[in-house]
This record gives sequence, C-alpha cells and structure tokens, in this order.
Amino acid sequence: MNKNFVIENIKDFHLAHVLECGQCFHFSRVDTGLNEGEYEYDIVAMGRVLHIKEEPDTDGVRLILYNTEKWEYDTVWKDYFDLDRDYSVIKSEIIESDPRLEEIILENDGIRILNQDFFETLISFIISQNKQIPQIKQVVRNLSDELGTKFDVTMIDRLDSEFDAFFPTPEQLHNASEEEVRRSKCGFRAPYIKDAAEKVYTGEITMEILSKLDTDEARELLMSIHGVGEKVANCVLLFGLGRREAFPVDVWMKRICEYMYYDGVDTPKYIIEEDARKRFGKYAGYAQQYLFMYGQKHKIGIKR
DNA sequence: AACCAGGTCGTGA
DNA sequence: TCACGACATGGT
Repeated sequence: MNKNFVIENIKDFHLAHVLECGQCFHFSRVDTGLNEGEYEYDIVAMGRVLHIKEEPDTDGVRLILYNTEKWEYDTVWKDYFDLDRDYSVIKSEIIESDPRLEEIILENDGIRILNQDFFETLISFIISQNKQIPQIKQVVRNLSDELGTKFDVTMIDRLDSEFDAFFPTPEQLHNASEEEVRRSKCGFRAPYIKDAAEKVYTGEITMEILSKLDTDEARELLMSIHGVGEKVANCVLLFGLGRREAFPVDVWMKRICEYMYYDGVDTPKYIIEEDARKRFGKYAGYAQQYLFMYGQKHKIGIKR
C-alpha cells in the first residue's frame, strides 16, 4: 500500500549538501541501517512530510521518495529540489567568473537552491539572526510543535520520525499571542515574528505582491517588517522567492569574501554584496551557497 | 565566567 | 551616514 517514487541517475545532486548548507531547517538526518554512499532524511516542507533516501547510481544518484505518488513528485518535490535546472551550466558560469571557485564547487558539489515556502522562509530567517544553525532548527521545531497543525498519521511514512507538526501558517501565528510565540525560545525575535505574520496575514505583504516587484523593490518591502534587515531580506529573496541573483552577506560570507577578494581587509557588507553581484550576476545566489558551505567547513577567517 | 552565534534596532555623534 | 550596545537563549 505504501508506494515509493524512484528517480534514477540524477546529476549534480547530493542530499546531504542540499539540506545541510544552511538554507532550510525543518529536517533531520536518519542514520540507522545505511550502507556506504547512502543518505536518508525526514523533511517537513510545503505542507507535507517527506521521507527520502539517496543511493549511488551508475551515473549520478538515485532518490527514493517513500510513500510518494508520481503526481506528488511532479507537482511538489521536483520544483522544491530544483530538479528541472541544469547545474552544469550554472557551475561553469560561476567558474568562468572566478576560476578559484572550481575547487570549492567540486568539494561542495550537489548543492541545489531549494524553492521553499515563502512564509516559512521569512519566519525561519528572522529566527536565524544571532543564532547558530542547530538552534534555528530547534526554534523552528518548537514553533511547529506548539502552533502548527499536527500530522495526520496517514501522512507519516516512519513511526519514529522526530517531527509531528507542520510549520505554522500566517493565520496560526496571527492567532497566537506574543507570549505563545515566545515559548518557542525565539527570545527577542517574538515581536519580529508577530509583525511578519501580521503583515502577511492581512495581505500587506504576500508572495503575489512581491513577485510583481523587481528584486530591489521586493527587498525594500520585506525590510518594512520589523526585524528584517538586508541579510534576512536577501535570504527570503533567494530561498523563498526564487531570486537567484540575491547574495546574502552574513558574518561567514564577510569573512570568506574578505579572505578571497579583499586581501583580508575589513570591508563593509554592502560593498561585498555589490561586488559579488557584479562578479556573478544572475548566478550570485548559487555562488554564495557554495562559498558559505566552504567557509563553514574550513572555518575560513575564524579566530580562536 | 565571559563570549559568541547565517542580525537588527535604537541611540548618539 | 556610522559606530556601538542591547537584545533571549544556549553552547563552549
């Protein structure tokens, strides 16, 4: 009765890099009973629960989407994982802009920029400020457990999944008090989350409105939310609105770019962003993600 | 025990 | 404009 959907020989895809490069937070790794070269995760996204496994294939990788029908893959997961896009073109364009990225891309190959839900992306990156990735994941999970809709048992493929609720909708966050939001351990971000939820719930800021604006106008509108600055707005543009030219500059990107492009000299974030967008053009967002993962892995420019 | 974390806000020069 | 401390919470 449980039907799995299998895709074979996918190129430029590695599940661990896709999920663990800091673009999404509502997932967990399954690490029991795996053979060499296999990766398995539970993902809560797009109002669904996905149990997924990657295995080596003859040419690329094979993905097994457990308990998934073809229509569900066609209408949801294919776009979510950005599988219609040819990353060989993207990679060679980035390498042409800066040959030093070749080694970095090779080391972090298989990254895809996910096409995530706009509202979840917005709230998740508001949470992300001044927090480490494991803590962001914890708050996202707390918010979902406390305020989101519980899964129907028929939606869950594995009984021992650590999740049991979807990310809250704008309406659910609108209905929650600031105190209730605060129980998720989001701390001083609670009023920020409330303001974002309110603006989306009332229709002042929606994906439909944002998608009609150019990237700079959309960023301005996003920044009218209390608690959304340049960086969070750029993450929402890149991960939640498909604006691949966005180049979020956080402490990591600042360190990496200063190291690579400014001879280690302290440089304002807006200069770094401006130069990167000139250098990488419409591929800036992808370049940013390879660089971010590289910087995290090697702790580029970190003291201590 | 201080100090830091995929930042942003409010304040004072 | 620009520097700087405050802001919850949890981990070294």
